[in-house]
Amino acid sequence: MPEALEVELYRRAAEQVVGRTVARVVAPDAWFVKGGSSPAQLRRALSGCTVTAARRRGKLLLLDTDGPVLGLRFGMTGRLVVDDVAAIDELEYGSRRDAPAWDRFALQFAPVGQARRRGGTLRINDSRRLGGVELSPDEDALGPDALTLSFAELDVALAHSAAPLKARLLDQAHIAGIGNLLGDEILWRAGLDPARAAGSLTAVERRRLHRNLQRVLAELLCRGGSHLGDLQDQRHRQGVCPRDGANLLRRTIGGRTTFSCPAHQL
DNA sequence: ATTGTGGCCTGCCCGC
DNA sequence: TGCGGGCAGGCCACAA
Repeated sequence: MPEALEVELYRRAAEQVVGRTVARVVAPDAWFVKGGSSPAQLRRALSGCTVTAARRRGKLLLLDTDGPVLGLRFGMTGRLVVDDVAAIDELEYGSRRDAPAWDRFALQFAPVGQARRRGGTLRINDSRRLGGVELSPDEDALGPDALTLSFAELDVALAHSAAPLKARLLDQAHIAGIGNLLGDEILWRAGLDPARAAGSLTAVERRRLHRNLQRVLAELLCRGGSHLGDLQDQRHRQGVCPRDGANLLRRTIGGRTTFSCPAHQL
């Protein structure tokens, strides 16, 4: 499912539309338009606007224009398709099909230049409709981005919290971008029990967490997805720890299915 | 404010 | 072969 890494790949794909002008906004699904706007309002606000940048904060993709900012969320099964090329071919838990009925939102761009070549499109194909688009989303409702999280920022995010460590890592208001799979991988590598109170970590443990968090994000971005971690293959009921062979623990923490190793995650 | 819970959405997979 | 139930989790509303 799209976590910060997938959305970063989406952002890179979206950079291809920087400089293009919106000719038509296709928003067939009112449910998919968030923030109290209607599809008609979205169309009016964006038609004729030129895209000036593609940014990302956590799992939120932001298209800057010479008009309003457009925010795109992908939920669990949303894929970004630019000029009919999917930015990621395979999504964990998502279908590999690109059914036209699942196109929930699209920008069609105006043709450029005298060659009259097609202006191209940017669209979200989302079977589950858990994503959405929003005009001028509140970016500051999100914490600092996980991919560039400093140690000081991690410190602030964890300090004085009684919530389970994993729940805090996944809390987008405190750290933006970590989802369930990345959370499990990071804590498994850092050797930290996801159920421990976030504020209970020693300075040494917080350092270790920060180091592993950075490494996991960098490595898995290179590998190409949140589902390509070393723990992933064992995230099932009979799974064993790839490091020491112990039977993995399967629990619900912070409302999410959580796998951890009772032998080395302390 | 913090923390936890339930519901939303729907394709897919398993067991019968 | 078809059917029903459970599962996946990002996000939001709501409760205490």
